[in-house]
Amino acid sequence: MQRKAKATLADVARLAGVSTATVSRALSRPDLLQQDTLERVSSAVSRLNYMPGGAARALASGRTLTIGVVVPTLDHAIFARAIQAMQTELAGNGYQLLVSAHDYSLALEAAAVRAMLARGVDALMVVGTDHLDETWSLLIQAPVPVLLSWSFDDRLPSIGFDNERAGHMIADHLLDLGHKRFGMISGFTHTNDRARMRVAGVRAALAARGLELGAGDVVETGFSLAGGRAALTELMARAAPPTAIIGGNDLLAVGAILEAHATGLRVPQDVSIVGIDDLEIASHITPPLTTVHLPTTELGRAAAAQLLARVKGAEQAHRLEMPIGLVVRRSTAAPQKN
Amino acid sequence: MQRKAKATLADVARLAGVSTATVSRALSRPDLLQQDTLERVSSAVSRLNYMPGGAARALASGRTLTIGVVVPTLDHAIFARAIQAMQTELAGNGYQLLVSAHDYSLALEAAAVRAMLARGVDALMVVGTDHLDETWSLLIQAPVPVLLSWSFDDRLPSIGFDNERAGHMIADHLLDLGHKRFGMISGFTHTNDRARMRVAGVRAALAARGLELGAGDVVETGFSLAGGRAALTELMARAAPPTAIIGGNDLLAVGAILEAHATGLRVPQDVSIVGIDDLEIASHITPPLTTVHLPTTELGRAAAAQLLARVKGAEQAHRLEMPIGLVVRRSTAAPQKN
DNA sequence: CTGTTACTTGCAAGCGCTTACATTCAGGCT
DNA sequence: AGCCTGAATGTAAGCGCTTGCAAGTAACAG
Repeated sequence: MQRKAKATLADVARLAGVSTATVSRALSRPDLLQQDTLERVSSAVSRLNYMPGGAARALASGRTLTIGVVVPTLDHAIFARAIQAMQTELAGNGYQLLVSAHDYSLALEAAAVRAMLARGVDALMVVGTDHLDETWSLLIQAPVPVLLSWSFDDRLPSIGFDNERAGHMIADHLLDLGHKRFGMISGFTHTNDRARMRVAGVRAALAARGLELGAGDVVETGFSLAGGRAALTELMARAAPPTAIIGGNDLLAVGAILEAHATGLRVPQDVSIVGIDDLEIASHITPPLTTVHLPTTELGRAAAAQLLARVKGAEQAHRLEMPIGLVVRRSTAAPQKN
Repeated sequence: MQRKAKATLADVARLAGVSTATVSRALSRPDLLQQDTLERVSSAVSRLNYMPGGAARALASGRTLTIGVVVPTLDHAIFARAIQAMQTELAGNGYQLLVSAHDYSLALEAAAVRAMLARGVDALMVVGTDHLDETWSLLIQAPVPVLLSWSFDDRLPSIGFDNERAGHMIADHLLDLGHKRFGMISGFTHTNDRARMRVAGVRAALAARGLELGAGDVVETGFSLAGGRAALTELMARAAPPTAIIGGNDLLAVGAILEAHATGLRVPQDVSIVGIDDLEIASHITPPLTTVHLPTTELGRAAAAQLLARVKGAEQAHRLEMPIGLVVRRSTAAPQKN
């Protein structure tokens, strides 16, 4: 690692025998220059191995060509995938992605948002509606476009899924099958409106048919296969065990299926299990998991496109809802008569 | 989104009745100031809702408080996890993480590295040893510390795993069990030295016992459960099917197990299956997967610590190898006599 | 009472680049 | 021939912050 003194615009200008302004233009608006001038500059640039300094550029132009995203965690396929899609979309437009994860800590999230805004991003995306007041005011007063994702909130332009409907949809499927006793395994709902909305959706669907999802019928657990497994055990240990179990997300549902395998419970004969997300594994596990498909890659791509448009000043829909749909596979069946 | 004119250092200085230098110090070296001056500044800061501008700060100080990481993809638990760990470690030290993924395209990787260096990062981390010459020279001449991860290369400080040994280790386990006919499912090795080294390790282990892993015995496939499933089918369709299948990584191995379930093959009675990585699912699937544990979270944390240290000018080990270890679970057994 | 020392704070010179505005020059027109 | 126009460059004023150095001040020793 030999740290050379970096060449500056002025060095290039001197070598090429032009002004710094010309070099600057050669780099950002090459169409404005005459062919041979451009060539002289280019050769000077490569001879000096010149690389423009982002800081100076940002300071002078007011743009950083960087877009920030604050997510709960990267260690979760749906966020990872959406971010991967954003990244691809942005890179194609000359933008970089600045990512920050806070592991579901609202305080860390506030710090991350503050850091991004301070560090300078041309636009910012956050996930969900659960934020500290401090975060909300930073977001609302931000000097750059801000996009809320995964959920919706009138205070900010949003792009997301109707999580409540997802819950409603999957519960309806089970109800249609004839199930009456339900158990739900949810991620922690405390600082996670997506999880909360899904539970609410399930609850609403049951209520519409005169059934109740009691507080005791939903067990909240950490986002992991192990959590799903433990929750299944807990739910099935009840006096009147549920005939259908709704995983707030696929990972939890898969964990439940795995536990069922391990304990000899048959799915769906003994218990139907469903999830929400439609991760890759949902279609590969035995039995394939009935779930609700969320187009996360598309969400990422659309979010990036929208952010890019807003940065350029284009008006965009204040609310963009991505389509979701039930995917019936083989982890669900009518409850056994007994 | 009301874009106010941002307050500047000078505004704060004026309101607080001090010089800009003092305000600057109040923000970065508060210990240098007198108590009441500090308070006056702080109150002015909050009254104006002042937020320092990263660009100007970076330009003037030469530091961006940002560290860049270029990975193949985020959509893979091991990278996601390592990055999550780095992020946590860095945030605790006031640094931000700039992440870029190139989806295994060396050209995009070069562009990402260039963009990061241009945008300005205080240090940079890349994955693996397979890079374009252009990328290598950018890396080697970078004006900031660069760290190579997951693998090792003398040209750059490295922190990683001995992937060859991982392959050797898992093959030895199978050999010790008495297996003689092997099949391997690997990710694409073309631009992925980790995958290549693992195959090489397996090959070396077999060779040491007089066995050969022919080119035809390893099928390369995309990184997905579906890829693992298809590969298993392909391998088992051979005239003399292998008694042991080595997944170049856990995802592929899990895919293979899933396919075995789906087609009625018993694991490990009919075929032993192993992986490398030790993802969460490895221990939860039935049967639990025998694999090689790679401490990716620790890798991320250690990488972040090392990067931080180098940024501060501290000398660090040129090569840091993270410990790996065989985890024997129940997807392996002695081959059936036949 | 004065010279030191140790703190605080202010001054002002940049950091490397962008960009509004000015300048120059070659044609094209009248 | 004189004027206008537009293209190609140059001039130079910052962008908002950090920081080496200077200046001012209070406490303290001699």
